Amino acid sequence: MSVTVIRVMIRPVTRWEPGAPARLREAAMQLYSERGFQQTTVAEIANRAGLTERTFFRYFADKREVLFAGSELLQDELVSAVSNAPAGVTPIDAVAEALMAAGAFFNEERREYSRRRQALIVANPELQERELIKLAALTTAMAAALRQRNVTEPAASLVAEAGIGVFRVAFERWVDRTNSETWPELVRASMDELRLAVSR
Amino acid sequence: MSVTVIRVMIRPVTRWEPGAPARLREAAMQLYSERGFQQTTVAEIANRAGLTERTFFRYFADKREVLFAGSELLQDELVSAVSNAPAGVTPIDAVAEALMAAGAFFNEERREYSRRRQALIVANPELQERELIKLAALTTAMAAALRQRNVTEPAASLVAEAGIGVFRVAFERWVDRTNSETWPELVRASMDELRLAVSR
DNA sequence: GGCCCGATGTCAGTCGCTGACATGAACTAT
DNA sequence: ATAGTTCATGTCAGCGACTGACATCGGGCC
Repeated sequence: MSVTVIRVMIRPVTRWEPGAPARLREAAMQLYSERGFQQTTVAEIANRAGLTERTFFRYFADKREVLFAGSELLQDELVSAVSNAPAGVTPIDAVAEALMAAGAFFNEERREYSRRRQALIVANPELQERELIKLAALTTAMAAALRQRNVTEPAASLVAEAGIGVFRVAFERWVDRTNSETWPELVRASMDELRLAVSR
Repeated sequence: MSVTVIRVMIRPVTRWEPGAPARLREAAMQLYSERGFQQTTVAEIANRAGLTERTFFRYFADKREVLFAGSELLQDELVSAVSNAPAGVTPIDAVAEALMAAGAFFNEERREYSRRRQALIVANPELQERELIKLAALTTAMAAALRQRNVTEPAASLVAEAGIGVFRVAFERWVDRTNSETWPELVRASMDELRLAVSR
């Protein structure tokens, strides 16, 4: 019944160069940093990637999204980490653990890329807006995950909010060149500082 | 030396109807809620206000900003409240007091307007982005005000962040029709809940 | 009465973004 | 092998957001 399909793939000469989204993203980052976000045209990005403007918009909803594609992955990771925390753990600890568990996204290989990307974002209000709404989505998702754990409102929202605040501070330090600490260390330190500051 | 200028202003028939920005804002809010933000054209807004598209863009930087003009006022208010807090007050308490002092912006007269505006924002991601960057600016400004009070980083940022989290939760409740508490009460309650949740 | 000022209008142009349709290599079935 | 199907890409036309340059014109000023 079942037929074993043997695909001879000697030089799989595809019709198009593969990795169109990745090429577009790299071209965009180059141009955004060379001449600025506003001064860069989508047509120019596509051109540098060897594609057309129309194709750009098939992969990315708009000119900003090219730097944010894939952010659902981090969100899923954080949400499932909160959901899978042991039963007795307090909400804030569950969030802290989830943040540290997301260390896979914040390893040394990605650090330089993150720096480039972050430099672009801080230099452009339009990109900041997009970043902020992604973080807001993250907050909402984490609050929902906490409610799933029978955390009531408004504690769920407040803890999620505080958790993302810790995330932001830790991330800011992580991309800071004068800082060499690892992601979990930075998360733990920031969380401790929040606790200290908020409790009287 | 000084001449007393007497201006006889019987029916100051100005060349143009006054209050162009206010008319544009009202027209925008009507249209955004009638047919949606994306479906509304700037030309339509201007037309309903008896003006042209070009004039709209003279008053507002873009189609979103029409709902956010004047937000610097709240920011100034919060910043100066933090700055003017008595010397011994802890950072988080200074922020809490500042939030309550901003009650002038959140009185009963403005409550209905705030509801209309908020309904538009929650219904449109593009407007949410703008709202978020305004709140981020608020956070940054409050962190700066705290540093002015010799609060060191990262405590200043974390406290500002937590404070804005409290602000958001309190505001959400304030525009909730099922809620009749006053602004200071809501701020106090939200702040207490944050303290409870974050301290173990 | 002539002059300047300031709010508005007019116009043309760029760019972000979209829908409809075309193309052509690769895969599938016959 | 041939024909049809699929899928990533290209082409094209068009709308709407936004901008710069210039025109208009009523009111205040000398």
